[in-house]
Amino acid sequence: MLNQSAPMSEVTVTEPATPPSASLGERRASMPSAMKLDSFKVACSSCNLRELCLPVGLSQPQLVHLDSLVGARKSIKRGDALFHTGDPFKSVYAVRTGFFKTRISSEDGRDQVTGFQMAGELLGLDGISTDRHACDAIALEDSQVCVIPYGQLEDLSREFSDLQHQFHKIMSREIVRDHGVMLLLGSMRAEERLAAFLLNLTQRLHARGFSASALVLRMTREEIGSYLGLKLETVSRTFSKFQDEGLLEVKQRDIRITDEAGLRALVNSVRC
Amino acid sequence: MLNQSAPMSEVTVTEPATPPSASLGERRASMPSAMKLDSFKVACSSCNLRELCLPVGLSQPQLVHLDSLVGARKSIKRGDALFHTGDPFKSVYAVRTGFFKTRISSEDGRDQVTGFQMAGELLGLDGISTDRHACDAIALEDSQVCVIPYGQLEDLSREFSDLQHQFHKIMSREIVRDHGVMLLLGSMRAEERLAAFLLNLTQRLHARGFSASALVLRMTREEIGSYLGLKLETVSRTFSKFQDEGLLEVKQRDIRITDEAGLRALVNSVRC
DNA sequence: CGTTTGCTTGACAGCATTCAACGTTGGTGG
DNA sequence: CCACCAACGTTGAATGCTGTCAAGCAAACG
Repeated sequence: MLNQSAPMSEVTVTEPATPPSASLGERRASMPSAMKLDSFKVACSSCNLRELCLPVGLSQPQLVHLDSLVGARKSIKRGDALFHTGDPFKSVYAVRTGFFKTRISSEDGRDQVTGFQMAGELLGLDGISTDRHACDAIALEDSQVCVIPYGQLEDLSREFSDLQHQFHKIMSREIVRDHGVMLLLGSMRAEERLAAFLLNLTQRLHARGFSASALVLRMTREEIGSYLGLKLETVSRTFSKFQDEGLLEVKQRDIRITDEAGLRALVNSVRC
Repeated sequence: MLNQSAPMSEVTVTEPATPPSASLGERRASMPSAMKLDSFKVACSSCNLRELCLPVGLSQPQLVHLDSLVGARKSIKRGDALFHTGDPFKSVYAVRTGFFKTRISSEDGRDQVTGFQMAGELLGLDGISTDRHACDAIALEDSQVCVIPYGQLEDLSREFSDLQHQFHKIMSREIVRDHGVMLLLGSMRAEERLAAFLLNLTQRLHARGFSASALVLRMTREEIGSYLGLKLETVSRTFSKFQDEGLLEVKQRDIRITDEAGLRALVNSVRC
């Protein structure tokens, strides 16, 4: 029910798994400055994320067409925005490396984190609705995205029904994910929310070849709290409680799950 | 921010407005039994909802093609389901008359209302993700929907880019709406939630030619509470409070907004 | 007309928030 | 290299909003 953006299937990338303590993003010394458009392109057909990203299910010949569509990569530095609310919508983006959050703001300044995106997940679908982006997308670490011009994606979708269908599935999956978050926000208590959040994160990391039991949080307690509809103090307290109960080992942003079954039981428990 | 499924533009249907006290659904004495497929088809090109529904922005020739796609109407009796979680996904549905809720359920029996749908709005988009419906759609009054076979919609979308784009916009709009609900559930207090809910409902009803200040709720306090992440008692108390403060006149499900500005101020107020 | 379902209201309890203080970490500049 | 600062995280105590439980009332339905 709370399965989020990650594909449901247990896909594992062919690339050797990096230990979870390592960054999800590349940490090259020569990282280009924020928002710079890298001159080189990366072919979807040879991308190790192709089983997690837009190309899922496409045949080799179709992939070649997709290669022509996907523009250059773009690098975004930690803390910078890939796009802001109100920006003209031109492209959707596939996270290649790194980690993002999306958030919306109400007029009175409250804001709400609406999602966290990792490698292979798409950003910017909200912009189709009004031709302007409806949220901010902020990099939580130095990241790279593939730029997918939306007009060209529509054009190619009309030629290849497999691509069309895959794109529709991705949008539909986002809707289903959002409904799961509504269930979480509407009916779960703090412990259940945090447990569901951690299980979702590890599941998605596991699908990308990382450990299912250890992770490094890329976001602050406040960002977790915003996503889960809790205050940062409540998030912190709940982490401590989980640690006291032997479910987790928490050392700042390093989390090790020591009792996954216990966490899972929390999520499924009836409100007592 | 909380604008929901309704189109942003202030569209008014050409049909004369029915008083809000009248049912949103037809109450024909000879209403066919639940789920019966009516034999006659209704052309989108002559439907008075065409400015609120899938056909938005399509030219007359394109509309004729859409007519060939949209199957017969289907009637659903109050309390019956248009589809259930797990049902094979074959079609999306456009509400022609009546009123629906969608809900998801967690394993432990808690459920969450994820939306209310009225005339012109689409149902079933969640099913594209896994080829099975991911929620239940329940009619809150006797209703009729237009059946839109999804495979044919994809086919036609590849022929007509306007239709393709409109369909994408509708999916994107649902994503944006869901994010607005997350903001509501994650950061608003009971009064703010109910005020936002009422304003959203009246806005959508107004776009359909109904009064912006009077409405008849089609759902119970419990369903409102589920959607807003509140218990039914809290919903009831908040209605009473609004009445005491002169914002509303509440008589069971008949609501009259007597101070819209006051309601609006509530939504935009900072948590004090 | 009786039964069921939905709505309202009161009293009380509990969970999350608020406010506050303190500890930790990482980056910057002297 | 170290000190300092800012951002982040932890924890305690008290408040309050919403949930829970219960009773009574109103409306809808057969």
